[in-house]
Amino acid sequence: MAKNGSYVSEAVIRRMPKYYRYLEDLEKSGVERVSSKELSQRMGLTASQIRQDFNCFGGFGQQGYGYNVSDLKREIMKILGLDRTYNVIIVGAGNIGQALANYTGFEKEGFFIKALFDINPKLIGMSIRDIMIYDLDSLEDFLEKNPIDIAVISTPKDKAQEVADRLTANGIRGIWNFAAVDVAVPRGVIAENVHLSDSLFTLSFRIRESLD
Amino acid sequence: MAKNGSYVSEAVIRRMPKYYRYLEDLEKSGVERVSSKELSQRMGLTASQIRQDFNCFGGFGQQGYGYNVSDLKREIMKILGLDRTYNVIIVGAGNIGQALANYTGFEKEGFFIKALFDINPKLIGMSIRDIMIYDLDSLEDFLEKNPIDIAVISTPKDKAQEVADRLTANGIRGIWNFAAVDVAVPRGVIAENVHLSDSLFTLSFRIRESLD
DNA sequence: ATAATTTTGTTAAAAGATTGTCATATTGAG
DNA sequence: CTCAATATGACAATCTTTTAACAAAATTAT
Repeated sequence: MAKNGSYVSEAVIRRMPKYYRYLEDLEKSGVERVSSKELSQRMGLTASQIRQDFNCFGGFGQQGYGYNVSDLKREIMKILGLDRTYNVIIVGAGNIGQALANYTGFEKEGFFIKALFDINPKLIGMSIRDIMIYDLDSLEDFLEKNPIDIAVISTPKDKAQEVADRLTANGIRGIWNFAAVDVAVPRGVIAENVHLSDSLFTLSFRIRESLD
Repeated sequence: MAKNGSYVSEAVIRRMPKYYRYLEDLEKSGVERVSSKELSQRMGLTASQIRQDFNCFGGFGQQGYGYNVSDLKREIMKILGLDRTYNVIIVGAGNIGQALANYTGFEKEGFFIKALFDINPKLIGMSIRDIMIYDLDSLEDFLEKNPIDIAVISTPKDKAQEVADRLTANGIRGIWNFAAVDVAVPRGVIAENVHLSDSLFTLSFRIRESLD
């Protein structure tokens, strides 16, 4: 996907979902074309950076015209891997696990939650939006019988690594981790750590900073 | 707090909560001292970067010895503004709002949730862990009578900016935003945008990338 | 008590990211 | 059809961040 198989920096990748958000808004508002200048004003970036970013993946624009919103959005979806669907399971049916299962927004982007797992007998057998909560003991069995692409870890932090190990040992190649530890995964497996509290602490840092 | 009032870069700030996490783990394991080298191996950073980071805020270490874990942790807590408490409200008592209200972990760090607000009549009057859900109409009234430091926005995205405006108009200086838009705030107000889906899309980008 | 080892804080160098500039292509107005 | 305006893609310059190197200080071992 990258322009000539060359390396694309972390910073650029992290901006791609943001471009996607803004382009989706533009498309919904019926805007057909957009220049890097206009997009830069909306997004609070420089026009130069936007052009540079898109050019990491190939030239999607046209001189004198700008970028076609729908085309560009489609390209970014391809880049982000949003041109396919993903089967997802959630391990840990506590607060976050349940909230994610209840949220219907990810389905629109192609992420389908197929099951939840927990060790709490009170939760096992229940379902959320018709998604069953299974005993964590049956995790390996389930993974063998169902093609799952992504696993969410929303367990307490002291169980997260153990769960990650079981997931990767059974073929999971993508982990979205909400536990407050960085999980280690073998080469070839992708782990995205969320760390909500890091974000809260950054906020409190800035509040503190703004006071002196 | 910064070494001599000088600017500390975004990149350094974003690493601080991570240091805090690792230092807390070390302290809990009874480790008394740690060198930048050992910490670097645990955290997957370079020792040089760790020393450089800490020196943005003043020298907390000692040559030949390293860093005292408890002292360093305490310093980082001060830097992050975790040496005080914060009163928090949550606007939007849907999936994420409820999950955050149910989660007890933030209290340990000094963040106390005082109220939730929603427009759904079925939710208004209920409570979560003894935290009342109020009518959003009473937001201004509540903010006048209670000293609130931080507001969480967990509304649908089309309501987020309007809520942010009402919050900042009534004295809120810190916003933790979970809605899928970047909220704009006036100077002097800090907004931390979470964007869970950005994180999920980064994961799908990497999965896609790993396939070719 | 002394020497070898450890390890910081600092400075310098290297690497990486962002911004500015400009030639060139396209559009749109007259 | 021609000309001015627009806007990209590429490259160069600047700025930021990370890594490396090292002198100085403290610790540890003998």
